[in-house]
Amino acid sequence: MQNSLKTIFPNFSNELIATIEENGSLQDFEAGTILMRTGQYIKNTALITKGKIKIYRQGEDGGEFLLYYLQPGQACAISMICTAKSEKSQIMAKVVEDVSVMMIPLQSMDKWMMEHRSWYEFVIETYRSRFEEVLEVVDNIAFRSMDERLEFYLKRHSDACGCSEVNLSHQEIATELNTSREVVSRLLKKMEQRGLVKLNRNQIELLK
Amino acid sequence: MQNSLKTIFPNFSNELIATIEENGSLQDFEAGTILMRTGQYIKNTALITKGKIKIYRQGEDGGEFLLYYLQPGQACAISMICTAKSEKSQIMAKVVEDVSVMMIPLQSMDKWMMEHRSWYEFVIETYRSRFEEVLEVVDNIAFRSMDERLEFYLKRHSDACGCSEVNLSHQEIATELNTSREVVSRLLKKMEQRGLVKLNRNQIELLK
DNA sequence: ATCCTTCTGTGATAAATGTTACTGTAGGAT
DNA sequence: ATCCTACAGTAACATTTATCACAGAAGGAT
Repeated sequence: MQNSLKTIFPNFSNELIATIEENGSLQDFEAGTILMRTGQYIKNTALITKGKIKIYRQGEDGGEFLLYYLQPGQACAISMICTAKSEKSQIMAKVVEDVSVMMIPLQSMDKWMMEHRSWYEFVIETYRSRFEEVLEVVDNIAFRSMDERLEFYLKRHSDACGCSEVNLSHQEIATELNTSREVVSRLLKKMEQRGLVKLNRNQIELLK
Repeated sequence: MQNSLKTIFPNFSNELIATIEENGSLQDFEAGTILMRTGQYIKNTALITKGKIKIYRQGEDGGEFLLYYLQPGQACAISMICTAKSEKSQIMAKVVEDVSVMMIPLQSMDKWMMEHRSWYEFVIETYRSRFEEVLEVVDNIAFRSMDERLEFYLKRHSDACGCSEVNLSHQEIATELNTSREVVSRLLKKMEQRGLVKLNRNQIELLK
């Protein structure tokens, strides 16, 4: 166990790893679980050690706009930020591939900042990288049209799963881009005609 | 001077205030100055003590999408984040009302995190509030149409300047919303018909 | 096989936004 | 006053995106 945490978070000092194992609790969640809801109070920070999580921003009308993925070796920046103030969550987190997460209680998260240099650096780096990802999201919706956003979405999905097949229905994709199923179907068809993808039922193969 | 810093940043400890005055340098910039460009390396963190700054995200095509305002008592989260890694700026900062900023060198910024609890808390709170503001921006462009976004833009402007007049041309507003001048003119005209604003040359009066 | 549900494709149409083109007006510079 | 430039209004049209309507195909359940 000690070995695996060290493998997933190679920059953590040995003392930090030991402290985490002492204070954190490793929990498993199945794909589909909602780990966090908009408006919920946050009591923990989660370090992902296995699986994948998607982070969404929810609209009042029930839209679920995809912000980014969380993968092993990463942590939820929002939970860190909110934890520090025990604030409400501004986002929704959904498990998309069975995960194991190390739950770190609020107080430890804050305490370690002063005690463990490698924890401090990890937290700062988490803030930075998540901030940049959200800025990239802003770029996409502010400057690009739906066809480019769809291509970006598919690319990000394949990067996240490390494969070239996207096993999602058009409806699911549409929801995460906050558009309609028909628009996604049409744009995908055009991409197929351009030779960028091959369309199957519940699956999109990326060809380039 | 000590008095005024303490007034603007009331949560800073007296020791921290003293340290800032020792290590920082107070600089003035006129309205219109570009304080930071996309792609520039960041060497300082800036604490705003007077005036106003607007933070933009730039598109490849030269668009300048408004993210948020910075006001006295606030600091540039991005510069803090990037500073910590001496990374390139992902944003552009423009002075919109003559500012005084306290420039904090890279090393100090990092060092104080361990030495001054009130600095640590300020930095964390800065991350949190800027992150939330960017998420609100995402909400606007992901879930809302241009008329709602325009209303939000005007409201935010008047909140920032503390007055009910927006002294900007339609073109300037269009640029910051990444749309065209005609669209802004049309939507403003509709708002005028609905009794929400009164339109003058280079000025929009908010009525409600 | 038959039924049923979900997923996909596509046309028709509507609405929102972007573009082009032109007009008039306000205010500064001379 | 006259000229010039930036700003604002608006019509006409193009493009993009959203919505409605419907048809057919895939795959699971019985």
